[in-house]
Amino acid sequence: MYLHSVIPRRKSLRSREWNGGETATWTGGPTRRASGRERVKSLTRMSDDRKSLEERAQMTDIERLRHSASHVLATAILKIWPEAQFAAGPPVENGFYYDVDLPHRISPEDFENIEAEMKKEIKANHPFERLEVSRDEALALGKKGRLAALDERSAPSKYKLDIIENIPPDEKISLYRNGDFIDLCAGPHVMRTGNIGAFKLTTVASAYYKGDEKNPQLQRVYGTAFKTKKELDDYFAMLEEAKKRDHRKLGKELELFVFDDDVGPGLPMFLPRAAVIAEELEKLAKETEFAAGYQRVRTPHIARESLYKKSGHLPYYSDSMFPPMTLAEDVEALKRDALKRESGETASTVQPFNASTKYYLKAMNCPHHHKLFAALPRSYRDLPLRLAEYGTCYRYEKSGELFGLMRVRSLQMNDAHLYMTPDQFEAEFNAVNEMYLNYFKLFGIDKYLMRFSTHDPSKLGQKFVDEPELWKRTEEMTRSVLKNSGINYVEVPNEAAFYGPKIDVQAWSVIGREFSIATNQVDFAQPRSFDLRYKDRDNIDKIPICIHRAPLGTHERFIGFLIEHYAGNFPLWLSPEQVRILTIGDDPKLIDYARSILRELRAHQVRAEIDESSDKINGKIQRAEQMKVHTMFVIGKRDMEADAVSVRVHGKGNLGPKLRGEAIAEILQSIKERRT
RNA sequence: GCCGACGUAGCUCAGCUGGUAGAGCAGCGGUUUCGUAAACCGCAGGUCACGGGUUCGAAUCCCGUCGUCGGCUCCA
Repeated sequence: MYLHSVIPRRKSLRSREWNGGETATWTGGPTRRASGRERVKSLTRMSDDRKSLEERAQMTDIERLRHSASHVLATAILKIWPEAQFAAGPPVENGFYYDVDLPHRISPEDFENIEAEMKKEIKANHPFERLEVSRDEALALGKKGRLAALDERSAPSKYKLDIIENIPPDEKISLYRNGDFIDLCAGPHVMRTGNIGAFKLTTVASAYYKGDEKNPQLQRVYGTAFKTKKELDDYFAMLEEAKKRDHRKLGKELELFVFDDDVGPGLPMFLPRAAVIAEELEKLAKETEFAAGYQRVRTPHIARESLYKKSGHLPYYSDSMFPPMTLAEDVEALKRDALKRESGETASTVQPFNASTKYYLKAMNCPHHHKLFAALPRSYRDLPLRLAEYGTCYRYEKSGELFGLMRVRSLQMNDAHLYMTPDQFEAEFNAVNEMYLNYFKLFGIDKYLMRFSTHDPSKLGQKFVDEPELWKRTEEMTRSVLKNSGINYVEVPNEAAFYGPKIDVQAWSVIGREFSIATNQVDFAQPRSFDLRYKDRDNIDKIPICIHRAPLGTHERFIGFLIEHYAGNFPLWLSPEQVRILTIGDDPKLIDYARSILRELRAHQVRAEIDESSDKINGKIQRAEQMKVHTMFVIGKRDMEADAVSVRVHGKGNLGPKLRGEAIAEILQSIKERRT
């Protein structure tokens, strides 16, 4: 149920690693938009509190070059705006940035000027000189405004001073100088500014100092740099390619989904071509879950406030829920109730506890499912009980967080809640993990990261339910299940759900945004707050453990992900339009033949269309190819006479004629097997 | 939510420093009868996101709102 969570970048690794010393945020270490594999590597190091200077010195050549480019960027900005104050300027996965505090709002129009200054600095080929100084010397320079500056200034280098404060006392402090520019910096750098081969400024955005909302917003100027012009050009060409796979672009081109202002931001509507994909995914989930002993349930989209009070969601998450609606008749009932109480009459039938006038759109399905668990007396013989629903939820994601289909406000989840005894936990938890892995295999997803999120004991009672013992026990239980099953995972502290530890599976969109596509969560808190019980063998009422899981995430996000994963070239079983019949000419007999094939395909539930337009065959093929129709049956007189079709497959071209029966049989077989 | 950029026909985009909108594709109507990635002709289509303001005159300048995008922050 949490799959809508996207890993908070700020917390994801860097700031945690550099906690206590932003000085050298840029040195070595994981980079912001690391690819999946790189991230796996870097996340495994998350437990390290801080890097040693030696570790920082292990910056790769390209990071060194980009870090140097960020100094050159700062140099250039100072040439134009000497009063600029700088914070941090690290290399990141695809380039570098420098955070600058400046009254002038830097816009892309300024890039040309800044780049011109940068080129001058590179042409001057100044050496990068390292200088170790005492803390006092560094502070003195900072106070004179001489850090991240070309000269002494009236205003102190405030961010640099703050950074010095955070350098551990036993650590050496170093400065780097290129030309007139001196910066507080742990390095390392390339030898000379001239070693920066090719660079380009890309964008400017804002960022809070040290990533903290309470700190001032700085302007973050992004750029990228490479050893050679060719590498730079290749990089931009690669970006263009990635843009072509962007699900928002393909979603439009392939007529998959739309957003509409009158419907609202973050509320996608699925056109038939995407609805079909959603239905195929549901079919898959239902088959899989049926075989795994799940039972399907259905619950409403809204519930009274009391439900979310009971579940404990409200205090933690009301900000992320749509505001409640009030029903006039409930208000009236409450008023009548109050009047009767005052006048000493018997209270109305409205129970005080449930007498809420507010209704919420549900942001999660678990409370409804817990109510279904509680609806019947449960025995240990009923467990594990697995309640599944493609539940529709609404979450009020902040406007700036919306992102195509990946981050939306209405979502349909492949949700289920599993209730079990402690003895059953390991097997159930493992089975859920197995389910993901099987799905990933089916879709050919191999770039993902399993994250095991645990709680931070210092936040018990705030971010996490105050049950220290239960936290400890379930986390140990989960960790041991993970270890025993040999699944690769990384542990991330302080990111658990409020009710228990969780695993989520992280993936990346083509443009590098990270998000969870699946989740598996332990819940020991809600069964208590809902007073869920089962009668055990020993005739004692016990509280079940609950697992929340959503291996296919939400339709919205999973389909968004699949669009990019397949670049719109869906396998036949998922393909919005599986077969298009293209006739050569419009001879009535030929049309009849083509239509009979269409009828046969549809009778077998194949999503088939026919193009009878007056376009030439090349035109019809072009249109079908552009829509990425999986298979084309090209039919002319020759085919008709041989009771055949000419098969053309998107991405494979013309496969030649096949007997009609054979061609259809192959299609059916491929769909049945969900071939990739 | 915050900072910045952007918002012209269904789609992709043009429209210089203000003089009441234009192309290609898609759509529709014809003609064409074509064997593996675009046949030809014509027609229609826009309160230039919305609301104010400046101006004789605003798609163009200013302000606000909404939305999208890029970041930041957040995310059950």
